[in-house]
Amino acid sequence: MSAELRLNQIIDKLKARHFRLTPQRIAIVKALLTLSHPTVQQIYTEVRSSFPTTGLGTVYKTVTLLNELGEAFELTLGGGSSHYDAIEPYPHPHFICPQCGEIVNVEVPGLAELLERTGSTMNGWVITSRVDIWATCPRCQSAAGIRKYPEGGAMEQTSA
Amino acid sequence: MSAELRLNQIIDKLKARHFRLTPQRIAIVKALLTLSHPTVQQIYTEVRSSFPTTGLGTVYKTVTLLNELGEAFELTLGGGSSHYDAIEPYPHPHFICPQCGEIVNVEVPGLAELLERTGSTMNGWVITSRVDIWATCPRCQSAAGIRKYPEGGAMEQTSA
DNA sequence: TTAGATGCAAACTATTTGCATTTTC
DNA sequence: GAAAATGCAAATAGTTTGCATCTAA
Repeated sequence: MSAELRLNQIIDKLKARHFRLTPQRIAIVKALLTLSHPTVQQIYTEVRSSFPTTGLGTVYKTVTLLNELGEAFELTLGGGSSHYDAIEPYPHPHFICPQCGEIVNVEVPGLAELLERTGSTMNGWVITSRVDIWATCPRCQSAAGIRKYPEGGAMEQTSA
Repeated sequence: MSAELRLNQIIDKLKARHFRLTPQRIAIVKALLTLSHPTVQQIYTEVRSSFPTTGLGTVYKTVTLLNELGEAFELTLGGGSSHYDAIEPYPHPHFICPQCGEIVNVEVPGLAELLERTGSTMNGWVITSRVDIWATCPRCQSAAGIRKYPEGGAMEQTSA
């Protein structure tokens, strides 16, 4: 899914629902699509380069609106602010490098079935789920040279 | 792992590290082990039934200490406060019922391998991960009678 | 023209910090 | 007795809300 296509999709949805296409709003959507999994602060900083009077509250309101419209997915990582994904605005697994902070969407083949099976075992009606993996990315591996998190740490208990 | 055993393990660790065994601290550990995945507020309320002058800051400090000692695992669910698990103080999958708020630890057979395989595919050094499933629990299913979240909602996009 | 959006400031929630007083070891 | 913990209050951070002013439709 490309950023340009998503921009049009989101604009169409806003139009269809009779929300106004203000310059700030469009700039916020573009920032959401340009930056990778940005926080509200990051969007705010970006938007202010084009619209210096934009308020932080406006960014919060717009991001919340897009989230309610199903056009921006909120990713809560704990410790600080939420991140948003407007390119793939639905739950999906992430790879997160704690060294550089990079967040990447990943495919985990077979995961959906595994979770659905677990849901059945528990006799639950599955609504949604989240799967996130923290890992030192290749770039940070070479930068570090040595392993920051030696064996025997949290790693071995990665999952039950 | 039983609560009584964990209580002794935690007390032993505190002793070994020369942290003091104050009555408040022990009450906080007991509350952590008695309540299921409690928040700091819930621990605070519980502890104040025995020690009415206990401060919220003390609960925060103790829970943070236990977390740093690896004796309490922090679960960040977004929207509000962190939950803590001192019985299984390491990452593991959860079942969360959004209706009643119940949080249960679950086993997902084969998950560790799946995540490790994904880590290799990404050439990452896996540090930790989280897997959580939101599902209407059996009790709330019967209470509701009908499905709160019809097919075609967020459910179908449970994972990539 | 007018309902809706912006921008600014105040309010709120969860959490952290500082410090005088109290308590464990 | 000394180092550490408590309890209280003030500070912080992220986010939400209220409202007068402005603007897209």
